Amino acid sequence: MAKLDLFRFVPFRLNRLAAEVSSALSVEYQERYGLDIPEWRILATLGFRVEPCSAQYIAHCTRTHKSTISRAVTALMKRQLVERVENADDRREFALRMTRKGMTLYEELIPRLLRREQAILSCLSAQERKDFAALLGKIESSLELVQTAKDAGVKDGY
Amino acid sequence: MAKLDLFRFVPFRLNRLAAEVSSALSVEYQERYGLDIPEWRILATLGFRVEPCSAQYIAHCTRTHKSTISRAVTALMKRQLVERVENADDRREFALRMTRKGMTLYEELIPRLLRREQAILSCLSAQERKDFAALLGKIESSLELVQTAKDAGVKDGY
DNA sequence: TTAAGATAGTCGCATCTGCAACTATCTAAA
DNA sequence: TTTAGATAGTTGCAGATGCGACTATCTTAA
Repeated sequence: MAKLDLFRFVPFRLNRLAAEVSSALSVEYQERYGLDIPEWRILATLGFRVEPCSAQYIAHCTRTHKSTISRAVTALMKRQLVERVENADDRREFALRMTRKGMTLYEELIPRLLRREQAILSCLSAQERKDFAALLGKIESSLELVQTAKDAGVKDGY
Repeated sequence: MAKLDLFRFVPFRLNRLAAEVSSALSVEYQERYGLDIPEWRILATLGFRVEPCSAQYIAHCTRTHKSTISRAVTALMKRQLVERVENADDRREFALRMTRKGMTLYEELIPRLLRREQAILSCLSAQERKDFAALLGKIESSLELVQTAKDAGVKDGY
């Protein structure tokens, strides 16, 4: 009889690990700052990029559904952490950017999250972390999860 | 200004990868057999173990909320894929086991899922797969995700 | 110019799932 | 024995999220 050990099955292990890691991080963004994952992803994208970008861009590159991003943007605007400016060239879309208040929160949050990530990876040596990142990268590439400018629909001005 | 590149941030990468892998597998258990993830986890647990086990045991070792398991068990019983027998020693709990119909489905499904897993990992060499599994294992251990008989609340008879 | 199709974003709907309260049952200690 | 607390499982409720329809706008080609 064919059998499958769930605990050696990589898809299950990835799911479980991702859930556990998310849960560990949510202490920071959720409990401390009242952000959910989509909201945090938006801030992370806006904070890392120099130029403002559209909701669609964020949806593409974070692989989050556009309706989820839409709702998260609404929530972030309500809290005045993000603002959007009309795009004269294309009035369907808006350029999103963090407000000063959003940047302040971002600045506080980032080091906390990086510390959490380091804590989670502290069971690995420096070389093992590199290896792990490289292996993740290989799988991501083969699944076409690595974003390219083309995938993200980058246009002039973005 | 502190920055964080989402694409190099392991928690985000794990989330995205787990979602993508789950999505690839769901073609098999969802579209083909109408199972959702909690239902599939129950079958996987029952199929791998020799002895029947309780819903609580499955909830513990798959790290799935007991209410989710409860609903999934109800659905599986409705489809006659799983049955439960009363436990004379403790009338609060039931021993779950697959029906013959459930085993047939399991037998069909397992090879398909293993092929999918192999396809996803086919971008890695044999050694890289071993390394990846070992690194996952280290992180799991440090997060106490590795189930022990004690964690799972195993009693005599189980 | 006009019409067909693509795209950005919003929103209603359905589903999923975690939380917490609840029942029934078991355990342990007074 | 009685009683307080723990545990197995169920269910109502609420929040999150994917899907698809919808509006507004843009693009392309006849």
